[in-house]
Amino acid sequence: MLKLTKKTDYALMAINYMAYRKEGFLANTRNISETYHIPLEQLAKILQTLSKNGIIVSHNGPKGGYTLGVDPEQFTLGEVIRAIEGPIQMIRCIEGESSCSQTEQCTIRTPLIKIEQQLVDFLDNITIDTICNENEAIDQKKAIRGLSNISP
Amino acid sequence: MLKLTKKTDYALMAINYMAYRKEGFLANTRNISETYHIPLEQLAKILQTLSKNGIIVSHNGPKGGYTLGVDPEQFTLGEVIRAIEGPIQMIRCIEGESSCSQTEQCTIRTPLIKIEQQLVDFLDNITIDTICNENEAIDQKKAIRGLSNISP
DNA sequence: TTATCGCCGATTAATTTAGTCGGACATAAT
DNA sequence: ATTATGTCCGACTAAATTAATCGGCGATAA
Repeated sequence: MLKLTKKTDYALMAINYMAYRKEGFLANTRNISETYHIPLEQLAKILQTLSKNGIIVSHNGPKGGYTLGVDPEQFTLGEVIRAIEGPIQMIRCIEGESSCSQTEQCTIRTPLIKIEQQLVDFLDNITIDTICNENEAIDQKKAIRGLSNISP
Repeated sequence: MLKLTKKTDYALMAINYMAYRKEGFLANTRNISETYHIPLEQLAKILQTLSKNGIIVSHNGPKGGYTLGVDPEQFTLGEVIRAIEGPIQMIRCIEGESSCSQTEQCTIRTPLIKIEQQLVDFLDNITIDTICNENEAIDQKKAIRGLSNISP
């Protein structure tokens, strides 16, 4: 029901983990897995997929790990979803050209395709920094909390 | 992956079938089922659900059937989805209050909830007539085709 | 009073998503 | 060189969701 899969959730968490890190920082699967309580093997696969799609960059060997391969302000939620879940389709009747048996009578298809396209556009306009910048907000909150702990 | 369920597809087809009919027209489950090749029992349930939600109105007994209970220009795709699939949630971490184990570390939740809300707003702004008016467009097309068949 | 319709709960089947297992290859440190 | 630590990859099982079916009840126009 229009829900993102857990895989996508995990992918976003991992991306979030890597975003806005110092130059040279490498995130490895275990760290991310433990931080967010994500099953290691599953996360590993997700990172591999992201890597294959160029969203993150892998560095092999010990002391290896992953780096974000894209600019958080340049690439979008839509791209992450497509990388993990495949093409976004609200409607099922296009998949694999095998037109469904109701095609003939079905007059709702065309308008729904338009709506689907609007949804894709919507997701392709949400850059990752709008999701990951929250970190800074939290850091700020912590800083404020720190201050208020001191002041009284 | 952000896909509508078949149930919702069926619901939209059924609504489409009922929209813009003459006063007094009753659509029965069998007709709709045969027209769109939708399994009868399944469609029956969907129509019952729609009826329970006031989207369509049931008329019991022989010669009975359903009528659209709302104005296609007043009610929206979002409402149909909610009636059939329950509340729209892109994100899973809210469902039933049972906060997931990564809540503590998860900084992407808040921004995603905002995005989800935007999605809901989007769906709540698509009125059913934008989906069902296609009928008229097709009628028009047929009319034009008819004309061009005559003219040469 | 009966045939035709909607109404309802429970069950099964199919599909999709989530998570696991086992083993390969790469490479920095010893 | 050998080893420990990392990525990489395919096949598999388990769980959850979605789709479809079954059997029986209640309403009502003919």
